[in-house]
Amino acid sequence: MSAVVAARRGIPDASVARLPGYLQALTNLAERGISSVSSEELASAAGVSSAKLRKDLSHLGSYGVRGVGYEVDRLAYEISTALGLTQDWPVAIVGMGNLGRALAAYSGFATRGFNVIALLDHDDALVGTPVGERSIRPMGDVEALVRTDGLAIGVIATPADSAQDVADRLVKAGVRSILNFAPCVLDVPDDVMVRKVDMSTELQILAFHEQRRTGELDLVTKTEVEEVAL
Amino acid sequence: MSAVVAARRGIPDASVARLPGYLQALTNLAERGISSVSSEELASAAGVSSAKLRKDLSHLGSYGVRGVGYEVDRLAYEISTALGLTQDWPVAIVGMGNLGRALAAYSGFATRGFNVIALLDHDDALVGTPVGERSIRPMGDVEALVRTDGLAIGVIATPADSAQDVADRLVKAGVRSILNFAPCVLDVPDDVMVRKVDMSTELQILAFHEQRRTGELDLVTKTEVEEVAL
DNA sequence: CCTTGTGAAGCGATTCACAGCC
DNA sequence: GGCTGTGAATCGCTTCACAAGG
Repeated sequence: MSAVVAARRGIPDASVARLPGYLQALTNLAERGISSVSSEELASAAGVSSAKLRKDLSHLGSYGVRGVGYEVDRLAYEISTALGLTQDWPVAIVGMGNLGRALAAYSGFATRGFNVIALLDHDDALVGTPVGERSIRPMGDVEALVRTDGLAIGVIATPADSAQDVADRLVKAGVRSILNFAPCVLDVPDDVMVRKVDMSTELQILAFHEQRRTGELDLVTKTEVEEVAL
Repeated sequence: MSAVVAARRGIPDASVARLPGYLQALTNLAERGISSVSSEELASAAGVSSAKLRKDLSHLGSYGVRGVGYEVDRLAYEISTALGLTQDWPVAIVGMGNLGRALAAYSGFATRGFNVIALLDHDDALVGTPVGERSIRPMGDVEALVRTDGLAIGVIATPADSAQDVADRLVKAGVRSILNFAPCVLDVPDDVMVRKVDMSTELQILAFHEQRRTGELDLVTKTEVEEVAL
């Protein structure tokens, strides 16, 4: 019972962010016909420590068996439920440039609880252009998508300079969650959730570590000299 | 002087991850002709708190002026230096499906310190196919790219089931940093750095919050009832 | 005066280590 | 015997609040 309370009361953000990884690892195990897994094994498959995994799972409830481990199917179901993936979420992708088209073609959405219900573009010249099995629709359709299809999540794949306009439009229509691929900060009301994916940022973080690695010897020496000088 | 020591000794990971955002905000300001900025203004442009921004910048050194703020160009230069972006990093993209092609066409890399020197694919049938101004090269070229072009960063844009093979190949050739777009965990030696970008994960995190929002009223009630029952 | 730079306090996440349980 | 679930200890990041300084 207290597990249910814990389950509903704030799962820490850091845990939530790892749940999709556990789910993916469990799906892989299930496909390989494995029906039971220990925290050690699952943690290693998901690339985290077993203590972290157990702590994360403890926020969902108590679904393991001491001395044995976790039942793969059961745990996958519980994580899916916690993440709200028992339903399929309708998603619209806005911006049909290279990235938008790549996202539209990505098959991973469907298998992970999402349904791309519309491809939109701000540019009326593109409206009607076929992309895969769908065709591009105008931004004006977004209100109807929210109202009749329950659209709640929008993916912005436009250039940075139109991303804020698109976000404003989505928010005005009632979209509550946005995944932003444009390299810019979006200004939205507090009750709208935005997550950002930026490949340049990721590369720059890699560059930082790469640079530190190659410069390491020089810098250690230099630092030590300066420390002595203090 | 102590600032220089601080600058070279570990900048916290959380700070490093935000530096690209500051750099981008500074670039925007510079383009708009703004030459000086306060921590409050820059923080708001980058979507963080001013205290956090100042603390982050303090790890680089002391480049502001009390009572005034920061000089935009100077600060941008210092952050670029800290991130190791004074040089252009050669990057290879592996996997020329939809996503790989979209990444190959993305102009944001060049403007942010990266140079896509090669497009590779594991599938020999694709080798030679033109993509933009380049043409697809075989995986066998990777050793030469590392040796002669100083390739250090690889981007994996393959399906999940070939990502590990590609990673092994890159690592064997001497690539030290990998940006992984495939939805899987890569197993690499400790000295190879991997960062992962996964749109499904991001959507699932949004779904979690979206679901919590819609179920909120019911659940608060339910939780309170259960709490009383304890 | 105004804004930076920073010790100190506060907070959340990770890790430890073991009691609880099958 | 072995593995889970979890308090307690620890670590690191964020926030506060103010002294330092142009």
